[in-house]
Amino acid sequence: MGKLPPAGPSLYAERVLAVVELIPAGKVLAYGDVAEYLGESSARAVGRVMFAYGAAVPWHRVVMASGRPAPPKAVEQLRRLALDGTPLRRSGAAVDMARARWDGR
DNA sequence: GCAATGACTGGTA
DNA sequence: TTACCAGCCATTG
Repeated sequence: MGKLPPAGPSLYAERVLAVVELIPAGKVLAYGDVAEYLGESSARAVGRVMFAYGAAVPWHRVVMASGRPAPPKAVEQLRRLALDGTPLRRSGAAVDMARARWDGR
């Protein structure tokens, strides 16, 4: 239906949140990957959206390109990733991007 | 319309 | 391995 855009999050934010919701358990995506998936190329903009509306989506499945979780929620995020069965590195402080990176399929 | 902000990224040391 | 720098872009005041 031709509904108007929501009052809260902007169109850009909604697209980012939509992609994050598509990430299956046990898989993760980097901020830059989310942007690329949308045809955009600004990881910072994605990070800003997560800071503002991340609470509405499985934000714990979005990590930095290095596989390390976001600073403010690193502990909480790492714990949720482990519960999802996400392959972590031996250090246990980061995600094994080589295996956990979602290919979008 | 401008300047500041932020959960980023890649390169260099 | 960690630490710092400059570039990047959407959102906000």
